[in-house]
Parts: sequence; C-alpha cells; structure tokens
Amino acid sequence: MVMNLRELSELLNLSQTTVSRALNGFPEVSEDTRSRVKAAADLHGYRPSAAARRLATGQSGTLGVVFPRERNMLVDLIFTEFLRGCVERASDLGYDITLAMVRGQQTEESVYRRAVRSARVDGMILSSPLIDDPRIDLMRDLKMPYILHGRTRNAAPYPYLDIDNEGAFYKAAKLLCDLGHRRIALLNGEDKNNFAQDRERGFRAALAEYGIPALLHMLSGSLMVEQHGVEVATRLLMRPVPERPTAMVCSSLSQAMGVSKVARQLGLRIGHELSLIAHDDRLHEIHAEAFEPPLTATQSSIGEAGKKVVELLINHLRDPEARLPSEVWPVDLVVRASTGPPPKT
Amino acid sequence: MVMNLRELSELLNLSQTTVSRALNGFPEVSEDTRSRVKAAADLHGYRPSAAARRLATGQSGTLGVVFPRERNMLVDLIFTEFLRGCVERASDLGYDITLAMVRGQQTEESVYRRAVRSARVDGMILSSPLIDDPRIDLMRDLKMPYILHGRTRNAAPYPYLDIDNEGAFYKAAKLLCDLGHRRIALLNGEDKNNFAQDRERGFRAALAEYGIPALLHMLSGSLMVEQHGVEVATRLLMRPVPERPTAMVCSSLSQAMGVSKVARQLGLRIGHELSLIAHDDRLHEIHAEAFEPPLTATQSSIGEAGKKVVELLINHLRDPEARLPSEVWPVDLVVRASTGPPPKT
DNA sequence: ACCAATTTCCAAAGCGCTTTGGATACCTTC
DNA sequence: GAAGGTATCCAAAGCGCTTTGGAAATTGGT
Repeated sequence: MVMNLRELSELLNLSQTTVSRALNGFPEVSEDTRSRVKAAADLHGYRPSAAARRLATGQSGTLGVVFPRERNMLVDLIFTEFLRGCVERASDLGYDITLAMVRGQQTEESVYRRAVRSARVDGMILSSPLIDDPRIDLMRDLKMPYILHGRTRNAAPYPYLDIDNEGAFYKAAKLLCDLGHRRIALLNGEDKNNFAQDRERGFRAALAEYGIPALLHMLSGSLMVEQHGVEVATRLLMRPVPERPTAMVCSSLSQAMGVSKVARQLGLRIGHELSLIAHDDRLHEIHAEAFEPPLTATQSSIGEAGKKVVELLINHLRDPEARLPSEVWPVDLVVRASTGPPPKT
Repeated sequence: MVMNLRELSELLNLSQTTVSRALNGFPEVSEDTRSRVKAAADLHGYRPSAAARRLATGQSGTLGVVFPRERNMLVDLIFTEFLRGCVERASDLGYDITLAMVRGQQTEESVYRRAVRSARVDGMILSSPLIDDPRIDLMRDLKMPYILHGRTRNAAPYPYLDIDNEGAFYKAAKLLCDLGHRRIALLNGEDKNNFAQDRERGFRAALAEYGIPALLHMLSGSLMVEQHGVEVATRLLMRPVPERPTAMVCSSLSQAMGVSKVARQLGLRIGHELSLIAHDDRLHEIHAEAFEPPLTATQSSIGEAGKKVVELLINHLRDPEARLPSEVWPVDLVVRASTGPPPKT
C-alpha cells in the first residue's frame, strides 16, 4: 500500500542512503538525481514513516502543549486561540502538537516525567505560568526543552515569550492621566497570575508619575466573562460623583463588555462620562473595534503568540547552543472612541 | 540516561523477549518473574521508547483530532470541552492526541492524506459534521479508521457517536405542549448542521402531535453567545400578546441567557409569562441550574462525549472486525423552574 | 596522461522495541 | 520410566529510517 524507502530506492536503482539524502536536502547528492528522486517520490506518494524516522533520529517531531489547570470561559477561549496558533505554525515546520493534561490526583510532575521518559515529545510548551512556577525547575531537572508563554519569577534565566504587560498598562493609564483623569480604576486578573502583577505595576507607575493615588484600583477575583465587569462597575459607578471613577482599565474585553453595559444603564456615555480601555487578546469574533463606541485597547494577538512560541522552541531544538529564546513583545495602544477627557463637574 | 530494554534485561539476566512480555502482560511468563521484572522496571524508571514500539508494532498510539473549520465562541468552548474529554480518556488508555487543522488554502483532503501516509495517527476523530460530510468518504478511501462525533446523511453506514437531538427536542416541545402552550418558538443552530435539522424535526413532531402549527419556529443564523438570543427574543417578545410566544426552546444556554435578559427587561417572568427550555452541553462553569430561575434543560455532557468517542475508536482499532461503533445517546430532560403553564390571558 | 581533490554514491550498522519459531525444563499419565 | 503436555524462557529477525565510513567516479591542475 504505502511505499517505503527500500522500494523507492530499488525502483530508482539508487541506494537508500542516496534517496534519503536527496529527500532531506543533503548537499552530497547531485541536483540531477535529487530532482529525479523527488519526482519519483511525488509520483508514488512516498512519505517517510514517522515512526522509523523518530527511532533513527531520536527525535519525535512532536511538541507537547499542556492544558491549563484553570478552567473558565476566558481561559478556554484564550487557550483555544493559542493552541490554534501553535498547531498552525508547528504543522508548517513539520511538527505535530500533542496535548497533555494534568488530572485531578496526578501530580504535575508525574505527567511531565512520563512524557519525557517515553520520549514522546521533543519539547514542551507551558502556558499560564504562576508567579513562581515549579514546572520550570522540573523541566530543567528532566532536561526537557521547553518554553514558557508568559513569565514567572523564578530566579534562573529560562526561555519564554511574553508581552509587555507592564508597558501596556503603563501606556493605558498614562493616556488617561494625560487626558486629565484623576480617578482611574483597574479591573485586573487574578493576583496569582504573573501578568496581573505586571499590569498592576505598569498601572501604578503611570499614576505615580502624575501623583495620583491608586485608590480606586482593584484586584479582581476572576476573569469571568462580563459578570465580573458588571459587578465591579456596579459597585464603582453607583458611587456619588466625587468618588466615582471617570475612567476604567480592564484586563479583558469581556470585563469591558460588562462595564460598558452597566455604564449604559446608568446613562453614562462611554468616551464621555466614562473612559474605558481594555486589553484585547485579539480573539476570534471578539473585537475591540466592534464595541459601541469602538474601544481604545492595548492589543496583542494570542494566536500570533502561539505561532511564535512554537517557532522559538523549534529553533531552540535545532540549535540548543544558541542563546535562550526569550522575547518580550511590545504592546500597541490603539486609541479609539472610548477614551476622552473626563467630564467637567 | 534513560534505560532501554536491553540494559534492563541484562540487569535481570533475562532475555529482552521475556522482559518485554512480562511488562506487556503476556501469559507465557511466570508471575514470579513478572513481578521481579516490574519491580526492576519501576526501580530504574524504565519506560519503553514510544518510537521503537511504534516502529515495531506499526501502531502510532496516537489519535488525531481535527479542529473545527468554524470559529466562534460557542464552537470554541464546546470544542475545548470535547477535546479535554478526548485527551483525558486517551491518556487513560495509553494513547496520545495530536491536533490537525485545515488551513486556508489547503484542501481538506491533503491534510488527511498527509496524516495517513506518514502514519502519524492510528485513527481520527471528526467533529462537527455537515449534512453530507465529504470527509467520511475520504476516510474510507484512505482506509483510515475514524469516528464521527455527530451524524451526517451519508448513505453507507459509518462509525459515530451522537446524542438523540431529535428525541431531546421532541421531549422539550412535548413538555411545553402538555403544559398547555400553543405558541412555541425554537431558536435553533445553523441549518447546515445536522444536529440542527434533527432538533427541528423533533420539535416539529411534538407540535404536530398536538395539532399546533410550528409558526413561530425559527432557524437562526448563528449560535453567537447571547447576542442571537437577544435579537430573536426582542423580535418575538415585543409582539402583541396574542402573537407572542409563551414558550421558547433554545439550542444553547447562551441563547437562553440572551432570551432571559430580554424577558426580564420586558417584565416577563421566566417560568410564568414565558417558559424557557434550552439544551445544556454541560460546559464548565455554564450551568442551567445556575440560571435565575433554574433552567429546564435537555442535557448531555460534551466532555463525556469526547471520552466515549475515544473509547469507541480505540476499541475499533483493537478489534477492527467487531461491529461498527455507532451509538446514540439518549438525552435527559431535566425539569426545573423555568417551565410552567402558559399565562392565562 | 597522471595524481590529488572533489563529487557522487553505497553497504552496513544501528535506533529499541515486538514477535516468530523454537529450545529447555518441569509435570503428568499410564 | 518413556511419551506427551505444559510452563518458561530465548535467539534472532524484522519494523523503515538515518548515518558512518568508504569506494567509485568525475574533475582539475600540471
């Protein structure tokens, strides 16, 4: 049914060596034979057996992605988008993505150990890191190549791709300060997430520059779609005018959606009585520009991050000696209609 | 670093054959040696190399799952949950899950062919089938074992797991008819999906039994979270009382959420002026019982479906001669507080 | 026209497992 | 105690690829 290397080489009157080399782009084979081989391979639909190649090279051609432990709508949506990016780029580069999951009882460790020992994957992609993530020490101990999507506080240098959360929220808060806002609220993610702390830091830094106390600043309990935005917004916006924030910065579009609904109900026009900025992960079908009015946002595509993470990891696999693949992406602040000067009261 | 079979066998003064058999539970090895072998394997952390085993057995120990072509919040959430189920059960059964994706330009076919020829996967799991899904003929041509999550209209028998959508919506509509409702609306999924057609059929069948015209019945354009529910509900519930539906059946909790909000705004109490039933996929953190009031729902866990699909496919792989793994799950109708007799007007 | 350098190709040795086809030892049974 | 089972174990042959260490063929310089 499916032809193998030996058959193909016999058919071409060449050795397996030559055919293999021709196909894999080695220099020691003439262009002439190479094209002859490629044509024949194409014609007969030859594809090297993944299993055999894996055994011979000791590489599995597979990257592992671990499901986040946490589960909620936002996390799931973000993860799916991230995963999509990973799979897309991986398949471009000839790699497979397999999924791993840590189940109830199991220790995180056993799962990773298992993956490593049976050599199922060449590297792992870890997402949603905690402040001090034990997995990175584990990976190092296991000598398993890996890359983190996000950052952690672990001491030693490690490979990661992250976005400049601090800078993004600094920019956002600064914009509001520049516009004249004095009472600015932050709806953040959970404090245990590193990105939430980064965002808070950036936010505070901007306020500090303007000598504005970060009084209204709040750390939220969850990223729940809308619900959390609704709750916090209700609590804050119902306050008497002198205490009411004139601007809010949200960690997700979902929160912004909730805030925006509450504002509308209270008759506060977004961009006038209330300025609103949110972070936009560029999820599919949820766009800051589709808000009413279009939302000023710090934006960074989570799907692109998935692609890049795979790229970095694969580069690292191909050349383990090269410098650690660590990268911080700047985040754009796109100003739209949801931000304006504070109301004159 | 990692010990292999030869080393382990030398260490035990046994042949590789015996060690392999002991570990894989073959009968022709004494319980005595078996436990000795297992202990040693455990002690030294021996794990057979996946690549070598794959090459030797011709089985990859891997199942492929294909990303749905469509993308929106609901699809993504459902897919993630389904995937989670797949990964969970697969890992229990010693299988890996790798993801495949059909990209923009690529034909569906090329993607599947590639997977088959390089023998990366032993079987594929296809989800969100179309009415007449070309993939099932393709799978058959390629002789790739597969299973469908959902059903299609293709003529020849094929392996699938589906829930009884028709029966579920029949039950839901019948309940409403029994309660005395006469104007019942259906908010369905897109017509191109097989499950939507099944649901419509069940819905119509119940109404027909009661001689009720399915006038208010509507096929919706999208499954968008809430938005669609809001739109349709607004259109229907703003009508004059004699034309207004007294009950609605939704295809998803998200739609129901939208309907419910509109009803609340119009001062219609769910369970009194408006009865509401929705299909509940048992997604994480979105529960029919958490609605206000708790929602009567037809429910079936998409995560469990993922698990079962993997089970069926693996059984099929282990015994290809056995009967086609095709199964229809009954769907429970759980009556809660959102349904009651129609208002007396 | 000859030697060295370069191209181009190949035979064969793994990679680490499973599995076939015995061989050997240990019991039964009469 | 010999014949026939049965329970244990093993040597060796793959699985289909990559890669090492040469050999053969071609080229170039003089």
